[in-house]
This record gives sequence, structure tokens and C-alpha cells, in this order.
Amino acid sequence: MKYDFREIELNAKDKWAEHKAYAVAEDPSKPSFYVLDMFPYPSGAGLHVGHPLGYIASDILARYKTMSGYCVLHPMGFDAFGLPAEQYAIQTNRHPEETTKENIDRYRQQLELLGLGYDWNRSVTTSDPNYYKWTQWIFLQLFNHVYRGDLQKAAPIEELFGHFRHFGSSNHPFLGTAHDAFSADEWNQFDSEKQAAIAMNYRLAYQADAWVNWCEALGTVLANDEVKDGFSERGGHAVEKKRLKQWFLRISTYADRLLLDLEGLNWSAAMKEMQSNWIGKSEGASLGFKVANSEIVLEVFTTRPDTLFGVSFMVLAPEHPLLAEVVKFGFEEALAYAKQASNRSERERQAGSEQATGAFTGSYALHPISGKELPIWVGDYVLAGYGTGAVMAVPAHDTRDHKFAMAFGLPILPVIELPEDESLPYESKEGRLMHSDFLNGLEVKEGISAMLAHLEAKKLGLKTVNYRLRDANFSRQRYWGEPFPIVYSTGIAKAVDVQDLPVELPHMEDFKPTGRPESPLTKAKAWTELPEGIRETDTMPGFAGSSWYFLRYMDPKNNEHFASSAALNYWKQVDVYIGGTEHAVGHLLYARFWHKFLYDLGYVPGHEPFKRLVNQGMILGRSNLVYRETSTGKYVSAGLVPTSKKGFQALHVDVNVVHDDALLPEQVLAIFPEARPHLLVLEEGVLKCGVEIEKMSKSKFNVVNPDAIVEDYGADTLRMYEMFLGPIEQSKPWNTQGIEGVNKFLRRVWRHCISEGGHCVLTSDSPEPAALKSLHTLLKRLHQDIEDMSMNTCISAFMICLNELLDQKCKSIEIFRPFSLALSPFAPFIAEALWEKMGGVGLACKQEFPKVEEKHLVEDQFSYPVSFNGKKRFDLTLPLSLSPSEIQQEVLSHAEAKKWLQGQTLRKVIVVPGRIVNIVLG
RNA sequence: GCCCGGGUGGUGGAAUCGGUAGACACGCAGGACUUAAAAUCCUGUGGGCAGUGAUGUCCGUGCGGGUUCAAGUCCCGCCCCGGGUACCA
Repeated sequence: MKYDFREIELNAKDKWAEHKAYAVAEDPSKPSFYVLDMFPYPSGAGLHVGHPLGYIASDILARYKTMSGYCVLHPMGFDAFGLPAEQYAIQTNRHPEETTKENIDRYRQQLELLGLGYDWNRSVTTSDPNYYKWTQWIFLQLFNHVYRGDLQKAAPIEELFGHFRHFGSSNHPFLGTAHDAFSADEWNQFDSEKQAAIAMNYRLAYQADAWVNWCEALGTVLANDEVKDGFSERGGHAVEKKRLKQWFLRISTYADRLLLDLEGLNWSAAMKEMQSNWIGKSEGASLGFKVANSEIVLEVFTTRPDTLFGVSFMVLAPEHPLLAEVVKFGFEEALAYAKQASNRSERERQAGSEQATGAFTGSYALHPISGKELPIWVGDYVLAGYGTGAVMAVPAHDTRDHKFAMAFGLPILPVIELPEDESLPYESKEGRLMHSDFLNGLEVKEGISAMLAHLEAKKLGLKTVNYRLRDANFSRQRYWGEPFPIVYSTGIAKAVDVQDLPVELPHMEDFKPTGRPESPLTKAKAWTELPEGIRETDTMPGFAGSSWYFLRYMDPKNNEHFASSAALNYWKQVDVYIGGTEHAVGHLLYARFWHKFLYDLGYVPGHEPFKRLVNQGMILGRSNLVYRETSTGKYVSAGLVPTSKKGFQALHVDVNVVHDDALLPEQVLAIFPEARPHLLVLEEGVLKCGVEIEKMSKSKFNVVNPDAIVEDYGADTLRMYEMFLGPIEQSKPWNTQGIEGVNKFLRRVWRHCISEGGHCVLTSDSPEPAALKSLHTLLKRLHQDIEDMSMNTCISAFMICLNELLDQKCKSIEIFRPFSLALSPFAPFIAEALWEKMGGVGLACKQEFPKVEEKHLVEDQFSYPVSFNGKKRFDLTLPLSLSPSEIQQEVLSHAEAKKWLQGQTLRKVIVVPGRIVNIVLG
């Protein structure tokens, strides 16, 4: 019987369904293992061959772990809420509820084709009310908690109220936004609206007026990580700064822990680096500069207090809150400048960055030590969102300050001795300080600590740690997201009662963005207007649902809790998390933040969600191009086109039509309506196509669908080929041609074990030592490499082993039974069929993974490569029992060696037993 | 600019601790079987030079140096490609 993958796959699927092979239940008698895939946003385009790469790798690991005695959780779900899903619905002029459901069904179908062992009963969908009930619940926990700086831990907001009632705002340990001080009496006198406003400065989920990224085209604000180079990451639309009242998550309170705990994680260095850069911790001093003839004090943050004597002016951000007060009569130009600068989009501000712009305010600040007058300027190179939005400018030792000083003719005061070949601005932290009073003669690093000590002693400033990480904007003015469980009554934001969760998203026919910074939900009057007040109409961003989904898989049907503590304590954390690098700072940082918060509240047993992270590379498309000569309109075969491609237009053609990188003339005529037979310039009767490696996308006609591959070769072949392509972390091009190799491997396994009539032709003969050695070499490899996620080398090991067994004409069932069980994680369908044909009882995928027996691997001789001066000249097989000196003797007395030794002086002999012999001649 | 990855045959890639570079595949070439095709099997396949030939010999892991008996692997200096990030005070 030939290898009929269609029948084999159908049978195996039936058998798995019948035995509920992939249903997972916590088994306390076994150790747990949690393998997680980053769940997909189900796009309208369906899966291409690049998507399942990580799913297949994780499936192999999960199956291997199951067979090795672990209770394994390997779930899959859908990230269905959010901008992309809604944009897709708008484009196709349908409701997101409908399109989302359809896309999920299609995704699931495609995934099921591949034989991935997911327990679909545990699947979650973020847009399902039973799921987002708990997203809302966690939001309410954030709303009702504050952060204690002294304990580095979240605490109930009642603690804050208690402190304010008894002690007012003095000496409280809570981290938040600065506000005016008050006494206990004052607090108790405040009306509830005022108290609520003050509490907003501390809640971990809070509302504030802030400069946010407003995207006109998408009709919503975006978080910092959703904006790249001044454009929206999704769609590439312009983004501008706007001051709006929004919900935020106070992730900044967790900045230090998010940074410190990176250390213990088994993540790639690059990934940790990206997170660490995003958090952007910097240590320095904050100090106040008094404004001359006023009460105003300008706070600045600097990492270089050593250069304080080099300050020659100050610069405020255009959005600085005190700017209007600082600007003197007659200098209104500065206000006009600031207004115009803050109205410019982020993009425009960056584009004009070669030219420093700014204006003088007319005011002067006083140097905190020397008392010297320093002109105060406003300039858009100072960012409102970082530090205090004001800088002390040291043009001699900061490039940006230098550029500004040069543009406006401001003084430049060097305070560090300049090394020979250096010029200003000199930013290095090497050198000796000068013109700096008590710092003169000190090294920069000494100067920093000396100045810090001085500032603190004189109460002029404080040692301060600053973070680049800012609080996460949590409001979106869009329809397709989780509604906030918040109702406003008498102007106060109040939490919806937990019993009333979920607050369900109302069905709306017209859900399109309003174009104003206002959610479409404002139009659902019946939904927003309640007897007790008005509902919040913004919705949560895409990352809300994805920040905790991995916990819900542990106990997805629970109606009382987001997951039971029994389940949480059994699975603990994700052991291996597989996904792309694109989520380095968004999802992974928010998920860590939420997890730490839940840990502080005692809900989860550990403070990090993902122990090990594996980033799969992208599978790139291999595009085919047809070259058309621009001047003549001729379609020219690739071999005849000059390398420079000058004068030629490269047109993408569908790779699913092209065979062996060539098109038949009639195909060309069918694809291009303007093509005529006389316009074709062929080679050997065909039009050869150019090849380019680029991202797989519809517009490039290079998308290969897994369904088509499964149709032609079967799912086992697709699984193995995806793994065989190369290391999982690496990006590599897809080339369907190469698939023959693994397909042939599976056919050979089948044909060797199963007769034409469909019977097992293996014998019960006891296996030869050589066969045992081949098998156990394979097993040893697998045990190592599967854990390392080095699946490509596993596949080669299978091929090597089979090649050897075929050479040996081995037919022993004692070899091929463990061989096919070992194959089961990689090619589960064929393994199931082989297991059955070999008379196995139960399911192959539930058997114990074959163990390595080292005794079959012991060698007693080794073929030594013998080198002279590092160049290999011959091989010599010797017993491994020989000592180095015996080996040396054997080698030197060998006839072949004599030839090379002739007329040469023997300098040295290097013998590494079991490896190499090298003879040094002189 | 800065910070990470990475450069190995025609292609994807392998190579444990510094120890036989190119495993395993694809492709290609030749052959067997076949009326033919498919399928299957066998042989060869980094490059140069010499030889009818077995074979011999030199070069070879982006480039240039270095360490070492021995370097794809370690060190120094460059070049190129991919990713991240950018007025972060």
C-alpha cells in the first residue's frame, strides 16, 4: 500500500476525536508543563505558511513533553477585539461581530488541518463577554488599587483614603502624580468630587488630561508603542499630539520591577535589551531653578550634574505648563512659537530637526549655585513628556544644546578639559572638570557624585531616577473593544458593581468612528444613559485582552473567578512562550505588568508570566517577477535582462502559477492583458522569471497557503518541512520545491514498514548492534534538540537514521516501533498509523517517548584523522582503549606516516584521544 | 548615529569545549528500471591545477591582520545584510 496521507490523516483524526486525545485535565500526579503560542488576531486573509511555524514547533515540544510524562497545557485562542478587526469590518462594509466570527472559524479550520494538539475546549476569544468580563474585572482591580513606593507593591485604595483622613497628604508612601498638599482636616472638608479628583492621581487605572497621540484617520488615540516614526503602526496614518482626558494605566510605578526582573528570564538578550531600552532608566539629579523676580521655580532633570557650571541658558518644552507665566510682556512671539510648535505633528517636528527652532521668553533663571542669570528659551527639541519638560542647557557637553546655542548665538562654556583630538560638543564621561568651583580637578564620575552630595546637602536638588517608560494610554475612541465598567455620576467616575459584569458592548449598526475624539458608543443613548449616571463610552485598547489570556486558558469556563487558584497554582506560569519579536515592547511588557499586579494582590503564584521566550523568525516569500521593457513593452525572459534591470519594470506574478521560475507563453498572455505573442522574448520556449525574497503578502503575489500544501503532500510533510527549513529563530524564505525531501522521507518510512497489501512487514528478529546504534544516536539527538527547540537538526537526524537502517536492511520491529514513536511529535498522523499497523494498543501520541540506552552508543574504535602541520593526510582506525603515547606510536610507525616524515624534523605530536592526531614538522 | 542579530557550495542549512568544513536535504548532471511517463533506485556534485585513470595537489566559511600544533569557531580592525531605536537631557 502506498503512503496515502489523506486516508492516514482522516483515520488518525477520527481516532484522536474518539479518544479525546487532546483534552487536558490537571493531573497532580504529574509535573505540569505549559507551552504557549502567541494567539493570533484572526485576519480576513487566513493563514499563510509563515504563521504556523511557531505553532508547529510548540506542538512538537508539547507532544514530546506529554510523551515524557508531563501534564501539558498547550492551548490556542483568538485576539479578536481591536483596531485591525474593526478596520477589516469597515473595509468590507460588514459588522465586526460577523467578520470576526467568520475569520475565527476559518483560522480554526486551517489550524486543525495541521494536526496541532490543542484542547479546543480551552480556547478563549477576547471579544467573548464571558472572557472580557474578567478583563473588565482586572481593570476594576487596577482602578481600586494604588502603588506603595515603600513596599514596592500594589495596595487597596482604602489605605490611601485612611492615610489622607488621618495625616493628610504629608509623608504618604503612595506613588502618583504631584498635586497641592493638604492636611487631614482639609481632606475631610473636601467634597466627594474633590476627593475623587485627588484619588485619580494615585489609582493604577486613572483618568487624566494629557498630551496623547491622536490619529485622525483612525479616529482614535494610540499608545506610544502603537506609533512608529510619527505614524500609526497600523495603517501608517499621521499622528498628532492632542491634549485629551483619557484613561491611563500607571505602568510607570512598576518600571523598576519590570526592569530588574528581566534578569531572571530565559529570553533572548535582544528581547531583554528592547524592553530595557523602552523602560529607559536613567539616574541623575532633579533640581530647581528660580525664575528672577518671580516665585516660579523651574524643575529640571539632568544626568550630568557635574556640568552644572557649564549651564548657559534654559529651554522649556512648548507644552510646558508654566510657559505662559514665564513669558514676559513684549515677548509674546515665544507663545506664538510654542503654539505653532505643539500643533505640528510628531512627524513634522522630527523632520525639521536639522534646524534648531525656538524663541526667547524674556525671563531669566538664576543659577542655583552661582546665582548667575540664565536666559529662558522655549524650543521644540525639549520633549514635554520626558523628565520635567525643561532642561538646563550645557551647550559645551550636549549635542542638542550645542546646536541650539549655535543657532541663537548663546554662550558655550566648556567645563571639562578637552582631550587632544576632540571638539565641542564633548559628551564623553571621561576627563577632568574645570571652571567649576569646588569640582575643579575632579574626574567626571567623581564630579557627578560630589555635585549630587552638594545639592542634597544644600537642599538644592535630589538624586532622582527617571524613566522613559510612560503610563499607558488605555482609552480608544473606537467601537470594537471592551467597554469600561465605569459610570459617571455627578462628575465622579464610579466602578460598576462586580456582580453587574460584564458590561456588554451594545450591538450597533453604525459603529464607524465619529471623526471627533469621541467614541461611536456615545451614539448608543439607550446604553449610555442610566438612572444612576452616564456610562464611559471609550473602549479598551487591543492589548487589554492579550495582557492576561494565558491565565484564562488554565480555567477558561470559570464563572466565579478569572481562574481558580487550584488551576493557577498547578500550572503556575508559562514554561515556554513562542511568538514573534514584534511584540517585544507592547504585549510582553503589559502582560508582565498585569501579572505583577495580580501577583501583588495574591492571585497568581509567581511574579513573571513567561519563563522562557522563543522568538520565531519570519518565513519570507519568494516572489516571482516578470520583466517588461519600459520603452518597447516587451516581456523579456529573466536571463536576457541586464543585471542592473535598467529600463525594465519588474512585475510580480503569482508564485502559485509559476513552475520552476518560468512561465509558458500562453500563461504570460493570460496574466497580462497587454501582452501579445510578438512582445514575448523567450528563452528555450519559456519566459524565465526573476526571483526576489521579500515579506509574504497578497500584494506581492507570493503567498503560499498551508491548505494547498496539505492537499498536495499532507500535513505531516508540511509540519516536517517547516521545521526542516532551518532554526526556528531565523527568518528564511519559503520554497515549495524543497518539500520533496521530507515527503520522500515519510514515503520511505511507510514503504519500508508496510507492504503493498497494507500489512506490517517488520520482523521480530532481534536487532543488530549497528541498528541499535543508529536508533539510539537518533534518540539521543532528539532528547537534546527538542528541548533546545532545534527542530531542524531533529529532522536531519531522522533522515540520517533511516538512511542507515535502510543500508543495513534492518526490518526489526524493535527498531521501527521506537523509531515511529519518536516520529510522533513531528509527524503525528503517520506515527499513529504505523503504531496501529505494528499492533500497538491505544494512541501513539500517548505512549512513552523512547529512552536512550547509552550502552548501544559505546564505541571501541575510532577513525583518527592524522594531520601533518594541521593538514589532514590520512585516516587511521585505532582502538579507543589506547593511551595517547600508544596512539602516537601506532601513527608514527604507520607506512603512510613515514612518507610524510621523510626528510622532516619531528617537532611535536598532538594526540587528543577520540578526536585527532596532529604531527608538527619543522 | 547608537544597540542587538547575522554573512559557510547554485539553494535551505549542519558542524558539541578551538580538533576531519560543507552533515541532511533541494537543485543539477549522468545512469538503471519502463513502450513512455510517474514513482523508485544507483553514481557524481565547493573551486582551481595536473593526470587517460585511480589519484595527487593547492585554494576555500564577507575582507585584512593576530593568537594557536590546530580557527567557520577566540582576539583586533574593516565591509555588507537584517532587526530594534532615535532630539530621552
